[in-house]
Amino acid sequence: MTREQEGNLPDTAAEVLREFARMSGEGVDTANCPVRDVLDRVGEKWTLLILVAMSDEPRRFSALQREVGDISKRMLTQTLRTLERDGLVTRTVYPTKPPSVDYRLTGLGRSVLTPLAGLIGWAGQKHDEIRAAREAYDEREGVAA
Amino acid sequence: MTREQEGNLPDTAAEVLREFARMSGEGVDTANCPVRDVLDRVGEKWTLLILVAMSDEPRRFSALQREVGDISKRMLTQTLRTLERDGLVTRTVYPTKPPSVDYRLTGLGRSVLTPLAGLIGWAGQKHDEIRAAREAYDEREGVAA
DNA sequence: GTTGGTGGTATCGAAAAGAGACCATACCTC
DNA sequence: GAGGTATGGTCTCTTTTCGATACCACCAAC
Repeated sequence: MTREQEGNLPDTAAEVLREFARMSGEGVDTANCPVRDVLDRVGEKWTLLILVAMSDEPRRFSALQREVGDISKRMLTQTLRTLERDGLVTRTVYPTKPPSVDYRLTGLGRSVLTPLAGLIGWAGQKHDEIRAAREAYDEREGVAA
Repeated sequence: MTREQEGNLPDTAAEVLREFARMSGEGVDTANCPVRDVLDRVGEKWTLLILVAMSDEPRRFSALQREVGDISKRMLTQTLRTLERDGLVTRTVYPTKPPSVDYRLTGLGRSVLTPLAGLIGWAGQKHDEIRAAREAYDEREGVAA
């Protein structure tokens, strides 16, 4: 049974997972597991939204804030700094009268869009199923009395 | 320039991103954007680790805790409940003398492993580049005096 | 009888996120 | 020249979340 289920995965995916599980299993902590380190960053709530917002062309600070919608300046600044530090985006300041700043993806930043799109596609395909599961669970476990 | 950079992405990826950006741009808030909703869950720090830990075969509570390593029982319980509610894992209780519980992926849960593996693969490939970027940034911006 | 393992929950302090005020600048309007 | 707008942030305060730990009931082995 389990074997067949595993068989659903593309070979490359299964291999990546095995490799990753092997590394994780060897008592490697977060500091020593670069994959976890990187994934924690990418998974940080706003990162994905910001990367996607910049995906087609450079954006200014305020444009990003408008586009993402419900992010605070504080978190936007913080996330952008992290992305810049990790080499995924570059920040450019133009010394105009009110200084303007734009953020754009680097090659590294662009390269993450492909796996990200895979995840976004999955979410888009499955969200109905997930919402149905949630409703069923809430009914079973009883939100109500 | 920008066109060429976009050209690096596979067509399907670019399409998914455009579609997502379009949705996000239309003043849709989190509640109305199921993709964001789903991605927030999957991105939740421990989710990915737990899913991968279960990827090959069912795991018991304590096995998961050992395998993930530095997760607390509290967070493990919480994350597992969420995954169960979202229909990604099932929880089975065996009424043995000390009751044992196992968690296993559903079909839906297994289906997310493929995009997840894409991201993990990316992280594995790029972490050297990212760490180099961080060091360069810290030197530029000066952690030291 | 005390220790260990099962799968958790309850509690509490620390860390992180969100909301919003504030800032320096300079432009435009009246 | 007072007021409003916009730029890209920072600073502070409050709320939420997280992590560590203690504890529970159960039973088995020692």
